[in-house]
Amino acid sequence: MDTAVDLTPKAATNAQHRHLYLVDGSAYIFRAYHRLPPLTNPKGVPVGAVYGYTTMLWKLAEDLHKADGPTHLAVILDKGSTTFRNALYDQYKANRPPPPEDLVPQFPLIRDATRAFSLACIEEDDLEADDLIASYARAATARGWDVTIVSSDKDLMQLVGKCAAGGGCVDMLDTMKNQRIDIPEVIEKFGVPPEKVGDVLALMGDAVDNVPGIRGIGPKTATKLIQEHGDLEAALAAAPAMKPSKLRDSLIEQADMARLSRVLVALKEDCDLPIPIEDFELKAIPPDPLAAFLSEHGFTSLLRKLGTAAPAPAPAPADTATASHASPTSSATEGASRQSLPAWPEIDLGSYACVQSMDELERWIGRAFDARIVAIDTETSALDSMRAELVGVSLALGPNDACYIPLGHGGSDMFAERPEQIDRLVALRALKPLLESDAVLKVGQNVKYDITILARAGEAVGGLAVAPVDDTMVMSFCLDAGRSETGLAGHGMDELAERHLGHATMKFKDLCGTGKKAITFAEVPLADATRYAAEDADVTWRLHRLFGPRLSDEGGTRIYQTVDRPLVPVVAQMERHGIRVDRDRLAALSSEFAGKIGELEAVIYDKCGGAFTIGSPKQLGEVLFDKLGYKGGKKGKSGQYSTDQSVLETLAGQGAEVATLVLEWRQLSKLKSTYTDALQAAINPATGRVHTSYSLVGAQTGRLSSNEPNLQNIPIRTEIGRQIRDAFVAEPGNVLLAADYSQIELRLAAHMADVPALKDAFAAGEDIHARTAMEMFGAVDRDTRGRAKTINFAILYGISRWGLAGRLGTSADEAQAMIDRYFERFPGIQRYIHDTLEQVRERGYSETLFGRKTWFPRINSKNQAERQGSERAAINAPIQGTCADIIKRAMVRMMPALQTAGLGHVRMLLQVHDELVFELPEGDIERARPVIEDVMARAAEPAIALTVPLGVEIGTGPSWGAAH
DNA sequence: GAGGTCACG
DNA sequence: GACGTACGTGACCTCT
Repeated sequence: MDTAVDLTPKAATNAQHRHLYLVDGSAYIFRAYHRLPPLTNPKGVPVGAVYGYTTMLWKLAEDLHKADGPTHLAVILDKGSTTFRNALYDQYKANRPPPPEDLVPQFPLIRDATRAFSLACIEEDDLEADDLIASYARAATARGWDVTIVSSDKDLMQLVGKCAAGGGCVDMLDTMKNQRIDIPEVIEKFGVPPEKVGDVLALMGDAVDNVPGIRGIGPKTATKLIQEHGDLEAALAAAPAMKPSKLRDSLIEQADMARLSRVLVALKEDCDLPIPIEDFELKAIPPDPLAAFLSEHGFTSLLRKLGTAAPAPAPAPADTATASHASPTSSATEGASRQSLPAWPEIDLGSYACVQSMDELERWIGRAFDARIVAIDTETSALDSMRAELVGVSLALGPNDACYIPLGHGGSDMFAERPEQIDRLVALRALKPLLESDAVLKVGQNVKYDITILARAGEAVGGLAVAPVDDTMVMSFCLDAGRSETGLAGHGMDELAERHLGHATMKFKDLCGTGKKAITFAEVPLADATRYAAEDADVTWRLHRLFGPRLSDEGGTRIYQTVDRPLVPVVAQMERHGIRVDRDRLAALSSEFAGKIGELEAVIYDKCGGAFTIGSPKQLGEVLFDKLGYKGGKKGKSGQYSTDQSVLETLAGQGAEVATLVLEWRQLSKLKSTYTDALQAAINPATGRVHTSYSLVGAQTGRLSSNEPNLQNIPIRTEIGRQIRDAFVAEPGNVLLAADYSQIELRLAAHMADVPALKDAFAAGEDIHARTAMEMFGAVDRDTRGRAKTINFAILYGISRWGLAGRLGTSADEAQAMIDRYFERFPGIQRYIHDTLEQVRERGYSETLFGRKTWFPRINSKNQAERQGSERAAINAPIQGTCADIIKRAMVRMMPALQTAGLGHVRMLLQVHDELVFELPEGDIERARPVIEDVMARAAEPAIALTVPLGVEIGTGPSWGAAH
């Protein structure tokens, strides 16, 4: 795309003059929010303040042409809510009300806007934007650069007019009033020059930041005192000599408060600078990301200014991309699979560099800073991110522009010859600023893995928190969940490369082999390792370039940017925390179960007239139905008898004792092999805890899934199984806290289908199944309530008369009558089912309240079973998926909310679909409980105003079992 | 690797 | 009249 507006810097050609603009982004949006109308973007997300911010950046970029315009520019944001100032004064900023609801979702968009302009964005923990601005201003003026602070914050006025020996000076620019602020303007406002502003502020205090100052002294008196006495200490010293008055007493009594305030308002000018100022150089602003951003948020006037009428700069030459989505029946999969390819060179495995010297590494790092987007991939010795060792890192900056940095090849054998490579810690120290820079986007395929590997490897260099990140796997999921006909994976690198790039990647197996002969990646020769690893980064880079525009074209940006993307580091942290399990307790259960299993086996063999493999359904079926001659044996299409729980229960009901024994044997075998044995083996030797791995793309509906081990299916429904939950314990002095959404899927169904009777019942806090029983049967007892519960679930899962009949033990006709009655009493449900299916048949996908799509390529299949299966899944997906969105939103907000409450040490450990499990000191339960409840109950807000309350139930105890 | 079974929400 | 009998998962076992 060509630019019509020239945003190319001209001042940069003047090599002598440097002028750094530091934009106080956080302060700006608060002002913009109050000053601008409440605009929303096409997805309904409020963007008024973002619009103001975007126009401001635009104006600044246009000022490039002016004599005192910027040659360098960076945006500085406030990051955390507590800073070193809270350590000085715990009440600091304590009065500040929470930001308005419709401003909250705009904060992350500020970063997106900044990135859309390809500008640097800085934020640091423990430091306020003001301190970073002060430090950068000092560093720049010391080199003779001029500095303009884009803000109107009065604290920053302390810096105005500061000039260094090198010749650079500081001024401010208030873009809203379009006013330059220099020394005269400061004197006009405060009556004192900039260097005395801190003294005035210390006396008058600040209600918003909760800087105490001295009670009864406002701006007028503060200014007068400083004008008369020169500075704060002089004014305090002069107090005893003043004529007796309230003012005199206050000055004497509250002198310490004033001194504390003086420290609080002082700016910290010696912060470490996360990115060197040279890196803020303004280059030509690439129009494509900017156009995509403007288009996504409906900023059409700016988009026109940019000089394009096209909706978005997708790599989509007219013939394919948009047309293929229209017809889900015939080509839903092809629609996702065959975008026309950008004019990139084919993947060339020979083009990649192997980085073996620091010089070369520094060059790649420098180029990555310039590029602002880098694809990364880590190679390791194993698949488990909590056990694997880092073996190498690959980077990609463009097509065929990729390298591999070997860091652990040659393995641990000290006698083996190790290939030449940079020392791991030296390399990590060099990579750290890049990987942590807010100005550089790191792109990974399943980047959660790389975050964890690098965080663990980076412990030796003072921590390594990779951010910000994009994840091509998660992006693919937000675009194409359910779209691949073949199956569950669907979003793996090899498949994505094949589908979107038409490229078959090198296979790990070919490098390392399988089975006993397999070697680890550390043993792969560098030449092969380079080809493999750099290819992965190259592919990731290319996929990212395809998926970004597709997300905005296809309406996936909202769910990706506001839910799944910010969730990635949150889940990575949960996995790293892990959870403690009591090994001795599990071992005791294992041997107890083993004993009972042995006894049961003996009795079963005795009753069956001989030994056989009880665990073999085939053998068991033959014994029960052929040898012992029990009735009711049904063979499936595999020609095998079914022996599942319902069959065995039926037999048991007919007096077959052996069926009861087999059921008991099955339960114990399951518990032992899947839980009590497996969980002991899953304890990580380094941490002593169990670390599951969550898949962010595992379930088509948007749910997480948990594996290795699966901690989302720990027993709870039976007493004997529950004992396993008791083995999940808190560290000494701590407790586990479990917070559950109660009946969330039914609540969401009531909202989404708009069912007044159900909504009223939830609003009144009634027992929902009892209410259903009353509506359906006119009476509530144990039997009708149970049946009502079954029917409620049947509705959520997409009902059929036969399925319901099977569950209720009635005839299909009776089941149908109940379904009819349900629809009659709750009329919204039938409409919801009808409308949902119609929409899915037409568009090919369902959608959650938050815009997450799930595709159903078989919804119009001629095969009835296939089609009906898709229909049931399509009815359920919006409900299950909205539930997933809500708990994910809660997870994203949870730690910031806890931190704000001074509970940053609370650890979020597990997610089980509608439940979150935390570990925290016993003494913090009562403070943490309301924060957790509030975040969860309000997780849909402000994007969606639910018409039912979200109920949250919280329990605590020494173990997970006890917390329920 | 497939099929059966069963643990969870 | 057959299809197969509730949505979404993952792990373990047996057998081919």
